[in-house]
Amino acid sequence: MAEDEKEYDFTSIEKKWQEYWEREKTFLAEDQSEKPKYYALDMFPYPSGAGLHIGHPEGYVASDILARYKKSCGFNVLHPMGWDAFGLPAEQYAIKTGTHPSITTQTNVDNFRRQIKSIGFAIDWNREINTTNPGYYQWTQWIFLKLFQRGLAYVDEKPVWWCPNLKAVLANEEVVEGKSEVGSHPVERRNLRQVVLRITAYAEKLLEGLNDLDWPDSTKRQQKAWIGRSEGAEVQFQVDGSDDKLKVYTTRPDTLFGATYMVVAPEHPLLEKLVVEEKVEEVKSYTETAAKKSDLDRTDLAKDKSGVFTGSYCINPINEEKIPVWVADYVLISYGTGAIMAVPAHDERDYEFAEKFNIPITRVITNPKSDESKLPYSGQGTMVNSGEYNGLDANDCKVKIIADLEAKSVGKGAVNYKLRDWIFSRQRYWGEPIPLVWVSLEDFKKTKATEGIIKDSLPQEAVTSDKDGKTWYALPLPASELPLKLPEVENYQPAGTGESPLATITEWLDIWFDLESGRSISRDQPKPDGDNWVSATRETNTMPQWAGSCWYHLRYLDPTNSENLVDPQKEAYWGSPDFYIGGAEHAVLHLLYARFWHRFLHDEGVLKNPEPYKKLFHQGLILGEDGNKMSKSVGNVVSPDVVIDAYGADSLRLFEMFLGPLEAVKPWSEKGIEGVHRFLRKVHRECNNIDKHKDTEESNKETLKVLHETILKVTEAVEDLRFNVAISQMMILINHLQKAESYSLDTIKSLLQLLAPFAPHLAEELWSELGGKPSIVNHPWPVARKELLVADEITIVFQVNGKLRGQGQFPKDVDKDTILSAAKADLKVQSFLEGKEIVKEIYVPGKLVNLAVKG
RNA sequence: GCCCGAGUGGCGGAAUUGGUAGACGCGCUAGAUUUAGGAUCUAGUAUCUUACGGUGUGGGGGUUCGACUCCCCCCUUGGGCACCA
Repeated sequence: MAEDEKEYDFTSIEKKWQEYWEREKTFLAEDQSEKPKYYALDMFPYPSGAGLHIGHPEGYVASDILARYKKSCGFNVLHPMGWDAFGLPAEQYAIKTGTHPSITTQTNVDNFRRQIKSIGFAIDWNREINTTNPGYYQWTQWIFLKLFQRGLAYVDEKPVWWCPNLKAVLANEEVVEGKSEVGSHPVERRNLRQVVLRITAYAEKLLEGLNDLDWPDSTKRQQKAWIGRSEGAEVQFQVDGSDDKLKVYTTRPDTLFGATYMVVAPEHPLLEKLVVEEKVEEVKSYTETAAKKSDLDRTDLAKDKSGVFTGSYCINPINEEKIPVWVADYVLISYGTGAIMAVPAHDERDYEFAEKFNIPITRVITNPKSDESKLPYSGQGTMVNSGEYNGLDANDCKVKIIADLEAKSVGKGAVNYKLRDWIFSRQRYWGEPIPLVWVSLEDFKKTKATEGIIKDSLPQEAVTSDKDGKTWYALPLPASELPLKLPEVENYQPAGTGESPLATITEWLDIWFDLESGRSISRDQPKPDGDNWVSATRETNTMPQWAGSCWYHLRYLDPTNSENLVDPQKEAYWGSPDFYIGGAEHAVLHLLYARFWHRFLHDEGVLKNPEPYKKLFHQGLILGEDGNKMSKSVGNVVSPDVVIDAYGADSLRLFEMFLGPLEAVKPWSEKGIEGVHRFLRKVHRECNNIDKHKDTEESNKETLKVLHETILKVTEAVEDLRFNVAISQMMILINHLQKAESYSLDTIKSLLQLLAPFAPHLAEELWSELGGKPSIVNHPWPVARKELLVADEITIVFQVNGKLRGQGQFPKDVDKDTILSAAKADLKVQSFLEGKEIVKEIYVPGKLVNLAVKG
């Protein structure tokens, strides 16, 4: 290295500019502005104890590039950051060490913030949010109360993982291979009281809303499949010799004549009445076995059908035929009506079952094109063995049968969804308390008779729950009593009864509650005067981690508002994020739940927009250098801190984008980051090479062309999120400048502007060294002059039969005939034409000629 | 099993609507500079062939003057769903 050459001292450069941006408030977003807005949103992280890993910055860098680019383009940009900080790990750590989760969370947040700041993002830190702050979760609770008021929350027994040894409910991720993660104890499915949100009421809206979203197709498909809409019919079958009717759902009412048996799920309410006396024992043992099977077992045995004949028969409403009713666990109580008509000829599962148990198989549809003998056949075709419907097309038959069933009042067209209601409660400490209290029937009636905020906030239908042989009634807290804060506890262990640790804190749990105002005090205290004070018990469940992340994109718009979730004017200005980036693992849960809440708040008139995230992108996973997923146990984890120490934040940012397409899964490479680091050093060196800089306008035609090609390509690539291509193009430009004897100062300054979103610290430093006024993002983005990209001379390629045989230079306005004769005159081309006949001459203007020859 | 996505040099990857395959980076080879190393620079680098030329984008077929790109079948691989009636 030459003595006089300045070192690229990234450590001090990056520190300097991070301080500058903070001091000058460069990235503060204005709430009302004449400028158009641009809102770039990242899926906010869970601040784990492990700190940031190399995958986090990938998405953040992408959104940051857009944020900085848009700022240069004149937009009022919002790029915020926050913490999704409720969750299991902090609670587990608390159980182990007794450290309050808020302390653990604070430490982790501080570490995450430090790490994120060290990468130099254009974040407005004044808008930082944390889902565990009472000022935040107050509004999470507020939204819950709205849902409650509209009848979209209820309480029901739902199966959860229960570990008898730990006396605790376990989350799915705490169950590993059928054993508890902690201690490897056996676990079982057990029904426990849960608060449930009626997301199914929004199934249709959530499905339809997908059409308007600019999301990856695969994510839309996943949500669509998750909602699982199907159209068909509900048909009633009379139970033979009884007044009972068995209702089934089918998507193929056209195959009704082919129904040769029926199946009810083991949990079906009618089953007990259906079983004839001599079958009782057999059915009982079968349903008991089925109940013990976990979901996993049932899937493992997917191929092996089992079942028992109940001894009862039903009457097929279309042809009065008597068909047997079976019980089998391949029918699920949770879908449709929990009972099916089985058509073995046209359904694979029914076919398998019928084969195994020797049940007749009747074909009712033929396909003229396929093999008659091959069953089951689930396609379309012409009706046979179907009485008056014979000869009809199956699709027409479907419509006609539904109409006929409706006319006879034994069936109707119906729509079904796979989507289930959302279990919204956790038996945990570290989550938002659910702002409900439970009272007796008597006090509930009294509430309904007492004018006040509580009465006005009740749902039409009372939410009840049975406990200790008594029915309890849910009352909401009024908004004025929010936030309902988490109480301090001695011990973070679950209560042991399947309830959360909150159930053990009697001074918090047991309260006097004012039916009129919703105020409460602990039952430790004497009962206040007044008839409206009643004895009540708080809900002990807390909300799932999803709750806080369902609406956080709104809170960034107005993070400290204590009167409103978000000021309507601010919501109107910022609208929904223009860009949302995060991992594909959230394709259904978070992204569906957030859509549900957002749509609900829109229906309530709280929000202007129905959908939360109009444009969504998933960054691909970054693998370890060995091509495996990064994991502590494999030892291939790369820490951003280490990379920043060795190469600087700019190199880290640049390399994460240079690795490959943003959406692709791609391995990390130590050598690769050296490559982009070398590129930055080259830029640094060229900027310091002031002897090469000229104060005049760029006059070198070739340099002008490369520069404007670069401006054009980088701009297009940034808009299309093809950041790897943008970086390649900047490399081409710097390589060109390096070889040039001299170039205009403006040329290299333009390059710095293009580079600024990617490597902001270095760009700011060199920009100011070259006399530019900071910050570089406040200078308008360069505009490509396309007229410079048209060369005076063009190269035309000569092909014979599509193979490259030569080329020639021509003036840009050359005509076809000149090129054709030049091509034919080319010696090499001639050698391939010899003795052959030209059958076709193709000319692609500006590109090539192709001579098709024969013989 | 079903539904998507992806297969291009030694490696990561380029190649808007079908039109010069391998940009850019890594690695490697040789050279320059240097006491040496590092750093930097120059040249080369798909493959077979001494050359002419041939072959090449997972495999096989097809459409076309022309296919990484479009169509059909298959293989590999990543992801999602999983008895949904």
